[in-house]
Amino acid sequence: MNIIEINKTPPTLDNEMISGRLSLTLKDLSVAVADVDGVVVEDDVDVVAVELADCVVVDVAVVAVEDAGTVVALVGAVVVVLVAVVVVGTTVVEENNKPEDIKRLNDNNDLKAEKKIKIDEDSAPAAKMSFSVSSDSMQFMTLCETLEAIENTTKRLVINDILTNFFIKLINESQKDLLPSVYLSLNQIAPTFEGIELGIGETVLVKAVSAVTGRSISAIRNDVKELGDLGKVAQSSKSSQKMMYTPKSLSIHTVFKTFRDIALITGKDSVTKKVDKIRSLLVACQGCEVKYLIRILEGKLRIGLAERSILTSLGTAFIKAKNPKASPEEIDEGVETLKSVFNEIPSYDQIIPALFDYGVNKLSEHCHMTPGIPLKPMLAHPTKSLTEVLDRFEGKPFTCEYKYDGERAQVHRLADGSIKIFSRNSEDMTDKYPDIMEHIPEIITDGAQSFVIDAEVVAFDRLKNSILPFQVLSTRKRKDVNTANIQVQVSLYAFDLLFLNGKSLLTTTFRERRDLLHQNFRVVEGKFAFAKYMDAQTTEDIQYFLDDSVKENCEGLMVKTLVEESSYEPSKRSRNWLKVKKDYVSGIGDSVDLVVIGAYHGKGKRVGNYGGFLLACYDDQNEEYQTICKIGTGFSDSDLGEHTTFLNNHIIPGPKSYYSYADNAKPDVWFDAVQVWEIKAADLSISPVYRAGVGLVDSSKGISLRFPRFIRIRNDKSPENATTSSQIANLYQMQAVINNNSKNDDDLE
DNA sequence: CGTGTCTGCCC
DNA sequence: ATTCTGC
DNA sequence: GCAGAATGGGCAGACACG
Repeated sequence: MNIIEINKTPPTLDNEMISGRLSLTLKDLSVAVADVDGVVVEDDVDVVAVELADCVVVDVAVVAVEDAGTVVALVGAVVVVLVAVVVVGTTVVEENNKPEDIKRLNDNNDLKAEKKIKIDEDSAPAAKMSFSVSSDSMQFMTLCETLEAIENTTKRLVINDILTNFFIKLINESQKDLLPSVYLSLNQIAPTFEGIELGIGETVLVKAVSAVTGRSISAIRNDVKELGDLGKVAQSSKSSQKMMYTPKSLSIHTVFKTFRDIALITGKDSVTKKVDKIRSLLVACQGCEVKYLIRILEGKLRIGLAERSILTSLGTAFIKAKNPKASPEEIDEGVETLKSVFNEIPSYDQIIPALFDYGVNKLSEHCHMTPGIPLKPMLAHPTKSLTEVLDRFEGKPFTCEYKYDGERAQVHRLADGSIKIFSRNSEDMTDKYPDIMEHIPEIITDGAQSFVIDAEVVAFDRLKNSILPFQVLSTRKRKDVNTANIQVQVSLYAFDLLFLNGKSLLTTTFRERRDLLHQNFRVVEGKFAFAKYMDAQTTEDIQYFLDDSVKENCEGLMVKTLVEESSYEPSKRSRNWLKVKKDYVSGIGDSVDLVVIGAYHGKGKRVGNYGGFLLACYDDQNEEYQTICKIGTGFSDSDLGEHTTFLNNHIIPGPKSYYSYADNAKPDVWFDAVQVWEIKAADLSISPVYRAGVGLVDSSKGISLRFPRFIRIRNDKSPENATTSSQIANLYQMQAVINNNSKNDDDLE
């Protein structure tokens, strides 16, 4: 038996483990396979086959080989180790997998029970590659095993323990891997405000998985429908291949660095280049690494772990690493410190080095709110009624503000006078709003130097002096915006002041912050205003104010305490504000009755059920069903199961002739029009893809719903009695009329 | 160079 | 964005 | 009630493709 042994400078991914690449023709590969066959395979293996697509680009590692002359002969002095393309026997994954195949893969990911597979890591000499792995960076597998352990529980305390132990291990053994590990666990590669993006989505990942496994894109797509997770699909596809040798294990550092490299790739052929990078990682992945690599790239780990848990574990780990006997109180305090610091500076790039240097307890001395770095914005809790609001705020003094329908903006002015503007999710929007930057000198009074204000950017019609809908704002350019040529003008509606002249105001009361805001800024029509507010107490007053807010094109109200628990500290209670949306008051707040005509296979926790549905209204003029929106929220888990069971009895092979839909908005499965659902939505919009009321409001575009959610089944209604296209068109026009009326009101006042 | 698809990010 | 669910 | 994970419409920007 020949044993391929890799020795001497084993290729490492750190210096590009994939050290070269050869284009091999099909013929070359047959030769290679034949030769490999001779080397590795004995009588216990049926076939060695190669999955290939016409000409295959083979990732190669340059190695030295003992006693493998035939292989050496193949390409002369350079020996090709076929990593990804050589698969064994009947495990070659066929195109157009039969369901049984999928089931088999599902039932037994590693295929050890598969009778015909004789080569595995225990029995195949070639798989026992013995090169020493000496790397400074911790193995990616260690991270993946941690993620796997977390995925196997739903208990948050257990999750916290597992992650804490992993972080402690890193702190003790491999400090430089902590930051990359935190990023990988979060599916991030940099702080959001740095604007570095992978530019990788499901489509590209499917391509990469296809390239590595040799399976067709449609086969992979079909498996995703069944397994509900591309990571799982990739893992089961890949585990059915047996590699000629075990590739050098991936390090956390390598994976993270490759991700950053991917993010930097732009321009022509960038997608291909990105796929290549992902492929080289996938080739080196083993076991569950495949699943998590894919999921991290997808941005959905789906293991019950996100930012808050990571912060908890990170804080706990640093405290325990220093003092293993720390009391629960000490740990709690440290975790609170870390969370609060993180909310002021949401940048692990800054916090993790500071944790190493100063520890948790002194962290806030070194990391604190800084103009130029976005802080996490306060969010609001949705409430269903004004009584609910009064219940929550009881006797505390509170205030109501208009909730403007625009884009959240945190406007920073640094000590040097420069301006930065951040989005709700801490993206840097400075380049999108050069006009706001120019307005700053006009809107500040003499006292304001450095500051951070919290505000809403709203599209504004300067001729009519009125607010424009969100859909108008969304058409605004985002890059290379030139002040001289702005199509969508905006006005800023400020509602909070978080920092002023070198001083943080986070812990002061809202009443004080609001006073300071009004003292230091001034209204300039069409450019800057304060969010309209009323310090009301009675339900009646609030009801009137809510009605007014809607008449003036707002979404409803924000309700905030003025004194007690009114500090701006998202860490303590991330949703200490309340919002009351107009849905409960007017407009489309009443719901709409729509027909289910299609569905989409669920992913993640919805696997096995439909995860979303395609809805239509009824056009009684043309006697057809016109698509209006998809729906994916509002149903309980049991609702979903019942919908799936019921609708599976009404599947049709293709759309009815009387279904009107766009080609790029087709469901996975079509249904007969048999059931009507009550759907609630916030607004109606002109849609590029949906067909409801086409020709009634816009000659070529239909109407859709904003924020649709399922309310209940309407068994009392037949599909022909669903909401009609003309009713939808009327609702749209009423919405527009309300807007116009409010403008007139303003003009009259 | 125009159109379609994909992605990320607003809500 | 909205909504549901285990802890 | 938190934290997480399902899912919605629709836009600009970046590429791919013909």
